[in-house]
Amino acid sequence: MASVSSQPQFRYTQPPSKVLHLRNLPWECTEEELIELGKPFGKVVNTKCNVGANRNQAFIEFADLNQAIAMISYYASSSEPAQVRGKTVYLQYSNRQEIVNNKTAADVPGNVLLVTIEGADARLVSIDVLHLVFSAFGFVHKITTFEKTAGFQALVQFSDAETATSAKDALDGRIIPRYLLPENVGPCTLRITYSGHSDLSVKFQSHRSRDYTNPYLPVAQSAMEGSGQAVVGLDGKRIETESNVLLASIENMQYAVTLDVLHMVFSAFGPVQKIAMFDKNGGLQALIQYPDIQTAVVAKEALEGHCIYDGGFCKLHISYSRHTDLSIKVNNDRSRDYTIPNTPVVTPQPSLLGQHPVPMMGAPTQQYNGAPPQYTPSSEQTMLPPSQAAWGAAPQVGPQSMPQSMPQSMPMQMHNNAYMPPPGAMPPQGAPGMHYPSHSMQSTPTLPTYGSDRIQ
DNA sequence: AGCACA
Repeated sequence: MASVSSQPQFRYTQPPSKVLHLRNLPWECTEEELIELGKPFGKVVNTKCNVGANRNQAFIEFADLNQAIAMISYYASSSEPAQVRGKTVYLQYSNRQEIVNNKTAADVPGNVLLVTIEGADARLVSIDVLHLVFSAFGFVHKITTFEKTAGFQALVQFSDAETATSAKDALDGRIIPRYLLPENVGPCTLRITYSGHSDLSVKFQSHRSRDYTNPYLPVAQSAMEGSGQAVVGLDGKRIETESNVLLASIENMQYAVTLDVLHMVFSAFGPVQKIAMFDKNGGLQALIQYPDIQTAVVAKEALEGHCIYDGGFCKLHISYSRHTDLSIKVNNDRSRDYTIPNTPVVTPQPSLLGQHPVPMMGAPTQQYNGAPPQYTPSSEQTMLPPSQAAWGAAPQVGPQSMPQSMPQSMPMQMHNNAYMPPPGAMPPQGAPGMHYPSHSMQSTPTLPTYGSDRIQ
């Protein structure tokens, strides 16, 4: 009560303090630069930068009052003003006697980033886009999104602070690349700090939060509301509840679609764990299980509406299944569990092999041997083929690769390019889904003619 | 161009 007096807020002459107040600092002035500036006059014991609304103010605290006085008097009579990076900074005694260093969580490096998405359309940035953007720097464990007074925010969890830091350093202040956003969405800037969290709690997979380490996490009821699986997103677009299991129905099935053909087509996007085929409404349908939702999302986006064979034959319609884990009772020509090692390939299709430069062929258990696991979710390790690790871990890419655009010849024409992986999120070289012959994908949405030799 | 709060 008594301490707050009616003194004017600013005086032309401040009483000396060992804390100095600096303003007009260059953008993102560092602690080191402040120490450099003060060092000639004494021992800088504390600093605080990025202060004020424009974050262009700072404080320097000296060990001794005389050192602060020395600095002020020097620049008071100097012909050269104090400068940081060539920019004149203004000094005065602070009206505080010490720096209270609010080392907020935002300053302490951690494995979880607090991301604020700025922009009129920030809310239209999907969690999948965020996942793609941040996956360029390492395996993203979890993402939660929420609305705060600060706007639309997300917490992005990496495995360690180093990975998080590389993402933060590369992405803070940058805009989300346009090619990742729907056309109608305006520019969105990312503001990134560290979060105090170290492990996010994600109860459900939903449009607001994801746990990429646990594909078997139940899908939120909120994401199921309405009839069937469709919910309406913020942009009014129909959004399906994503699942790691896809339901594919095949239209205009002029040619036999075998289990192996399906396996090949869907393996282009990641390891296929299980496939079950069945007849429904006179047509053929299949359930295809991936270890994780994001792989299924990518596969669905890439394959929906496309034809397995040239000429509009065997057109795929893909939706998300409600299943998360198929129960395959028996391995036969209509159903298979590829996660069980040593499963003999009952009906090998030699004609499919070697015809095209598709490296995913061969016995499922022998694939992916080249890629040492970088990340292996321990709880799933025993259930999954070694491929899981290889697919789950995005190759580490330097931050500099982020702002650059996608390879010019992005082979897939996506309806919604939100799922286009950034360079670092690309599967290891040789994933066939990423290597469609560009000519066949640009004009007509046709898959490479796997096994076309048998057709013609 | 004028003093820090998630």
